Amino acid sequence: MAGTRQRNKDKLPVIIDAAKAVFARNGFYNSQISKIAKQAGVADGTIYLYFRNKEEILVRLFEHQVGSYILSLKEQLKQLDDARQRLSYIVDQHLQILEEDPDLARVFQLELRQPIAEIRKGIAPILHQYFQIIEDTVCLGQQQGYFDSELSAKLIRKIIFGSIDEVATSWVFSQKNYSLTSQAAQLIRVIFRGISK
Amino acid sequence: MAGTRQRNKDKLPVIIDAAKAVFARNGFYNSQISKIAKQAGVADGTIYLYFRNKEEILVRLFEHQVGSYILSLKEQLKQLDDARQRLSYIVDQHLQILEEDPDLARVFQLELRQPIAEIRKGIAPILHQYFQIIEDTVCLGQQQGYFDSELSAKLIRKIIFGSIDEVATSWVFSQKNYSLTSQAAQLIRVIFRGISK
Amino acid sequence: MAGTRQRNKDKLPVIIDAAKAVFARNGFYNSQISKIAKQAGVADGTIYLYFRNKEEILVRLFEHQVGSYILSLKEQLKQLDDARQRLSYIVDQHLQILEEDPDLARVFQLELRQPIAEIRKGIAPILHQYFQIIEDTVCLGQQQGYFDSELSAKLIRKIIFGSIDEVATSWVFSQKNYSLTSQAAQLIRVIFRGISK
Amino acid sequence: MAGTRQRNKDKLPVIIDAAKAVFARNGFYNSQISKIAKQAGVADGTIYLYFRNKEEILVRLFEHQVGSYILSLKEQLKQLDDARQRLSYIVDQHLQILEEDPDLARVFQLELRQPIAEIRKGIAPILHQYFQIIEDTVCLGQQQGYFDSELSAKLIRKIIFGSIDEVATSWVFSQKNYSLTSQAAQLIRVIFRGISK
DNA sequence: AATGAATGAGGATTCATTCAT
DNA sequence: AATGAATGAATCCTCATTCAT
Repeated sequence: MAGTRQRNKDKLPVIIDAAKAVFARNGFYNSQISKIAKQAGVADGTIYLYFRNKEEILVRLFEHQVGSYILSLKEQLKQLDDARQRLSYIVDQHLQILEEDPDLARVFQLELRQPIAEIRKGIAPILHQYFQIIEDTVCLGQQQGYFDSELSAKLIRKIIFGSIDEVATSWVFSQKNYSLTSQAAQLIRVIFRGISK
Repeated sequence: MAGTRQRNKDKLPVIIDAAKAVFARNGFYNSQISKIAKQAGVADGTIYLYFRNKEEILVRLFEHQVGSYILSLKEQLKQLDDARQRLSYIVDQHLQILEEDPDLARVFQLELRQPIAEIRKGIAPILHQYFQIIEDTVCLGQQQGYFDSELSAKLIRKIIFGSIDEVATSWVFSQKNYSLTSQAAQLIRVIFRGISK
Repeated sequence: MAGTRQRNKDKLPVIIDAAKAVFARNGFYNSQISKIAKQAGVADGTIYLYFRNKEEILVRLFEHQVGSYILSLKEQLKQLDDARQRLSYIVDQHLQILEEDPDLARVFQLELRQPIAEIRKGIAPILHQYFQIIEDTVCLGQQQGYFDSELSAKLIRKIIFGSIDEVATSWVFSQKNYSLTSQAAQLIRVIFRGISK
Repeated sequence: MAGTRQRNKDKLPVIIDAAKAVFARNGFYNSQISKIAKQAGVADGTIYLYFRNKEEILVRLFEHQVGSYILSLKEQLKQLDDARQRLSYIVDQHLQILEEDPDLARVFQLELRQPIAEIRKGIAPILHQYFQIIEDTVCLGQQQGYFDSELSAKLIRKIIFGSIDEVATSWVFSQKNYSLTSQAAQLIRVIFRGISK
């Protein structure tokens, strides 16, 4: 009804979704702009109406997905008073999101690790927001007397994020013949024991 | 004595060292073969007498460093009976090696994460040897009654490696105005608590 | 009127003509893509919008010239009933085309003889069409009772084509201080005598 | 008895034979010096004690084979008084030599056609000796009253050589499921008819 | 004479990006 | 806004050749 062409603002998410699929399938370096454009059903040049360059697609894909996730995460965490519940929720959701979207998992765990300054810098702000949420939760837990106050919240964040990240990466490399979220319970147990008073 | 041409044999380590420095300074993609050759004091073509292609340099650099490290690590671990001491030693050494060689740290924590199949596959065997050492140590600790036997050794390995790795990566990204090894004690403490009975 | 960028469509013949001139002047191996592009007034990369690789330029140059020649040749031959007239026309035209376009002659007689599989295979279909025309004409002449039916048409074709080809190649190597077509009459006389009843 | 190494002067023919085999198997451009050296059982550098460069190998291979053939050919021709017998012998032998040595045939009919000035110029003197033999024979035939004196001996030579050459090349390209020499009789018949009075 | 490790020039090709339409 | 033909920079790798041994 709306005509054969998409209306214009609709193209941004279309391109981002296309990029996610193409990056997941071919890797960043082997994902030519022309492939992404074809997958999105637009012309090569159209990509550049929405993105400055190829790196920005990866960065904005990250922002798009993680940015909105962080908003909803913050909302959810507000509902929970206990820092232990909050942390548990964070770990659970992190793994669940990746498990639900294998393309996203592949892009986040592998392709986003490009040692390209522009990409590293681009995702840093959002990533640090996420880090901050974890650190804040840890601090809350320390204030609530659940977590050991002698431990640096920043170090704990690294441990938590590093653990989740490695579990997720292993899963991406595996044949995915096991559930990622099934690892959440044990992972949380170890973390809690590790940082509790 | 010194002819215009270097004598053969000892070019391999020279090239590997040169590659480490150049990769650390410029990143893998911006490290042209000609740059590495110049740094090593050899001709471009000479590189290809020792390596099939650019990717192999990175892989062999990893093998070279980690391979020999694993050998000495195994020797050292034999000296220690207590799995807790062993694990402690592993974490300590891991961080120490990276701290002592910032170029190596940069290459390992950033450049080696290339989502290039050839590189991923190339480093996998050595990396898995290292993983195995950690898992074996964990299992030993479980047998010795120190670590919780209900936890999967593989999961624990992921937590341990993931934590170390994230701590190291953060350090590389930082201005390195703090000591990496100084984090070892707290890190080990958290891990031990997390996995103890 | 003329923008800075050429409009599309008519670049193919421009590139083919440029390639013919550059190949004739420098030989295939010494004709870098950049030379051809410069001669054609396009960018290096533009060549690859029209050709898969350098070899294909040579093949398509052959197809382009010979393909259309074969079409017109077939038309002309239809006008002639007598196989002797036809054969005479074939020889005449063959030499005339080369003489009229020395660049083409050089490319056909020398550069196209590259012992490169891709080139050999690429020109084979067209070349065999030409061979077929000669053989058909010979057969017709045998049916018309002009040519000796005991001789293999295929062998006669080899003799005819081989003779023309050698005459042409000699001319290309020479200073071209004699007319190529001037040899046609004697050549045809020898051939006719050779294959007549 | 003579030791494991060949005595020195023996290496020239060994290298030439190796080159012939390697060129025939891989083509000139894909026949790296190292391949030829390996096939000959010598070091790469040794090749350059006998040949100035790669092109010269091809040229000297030609000289080696054709030079000695021309000597023996001249001897044989002296035995024959009749120009027709002589010409017949030339054609026969030409085809026979190629049929007996498929590697040689491949190198002569394909690889030697390199449009490389150094090669073209290198083989020219020997090739022209051969051409001269044919032309001399034709002239003799004209003097003996067998061949039409109104035809240019040079043109006849081109027809004769071109025909043989095309027959030979076709055979090399074919699966060689037919005898090359079996074509000699018909070929000679056509030629004789073509140039007779 | 023989070796073979070392040299280094050279170029086809890709693909992110532009811009006339 | 959308197109997609055109651009052209940028580099890995090969391999003929050299020369210290």
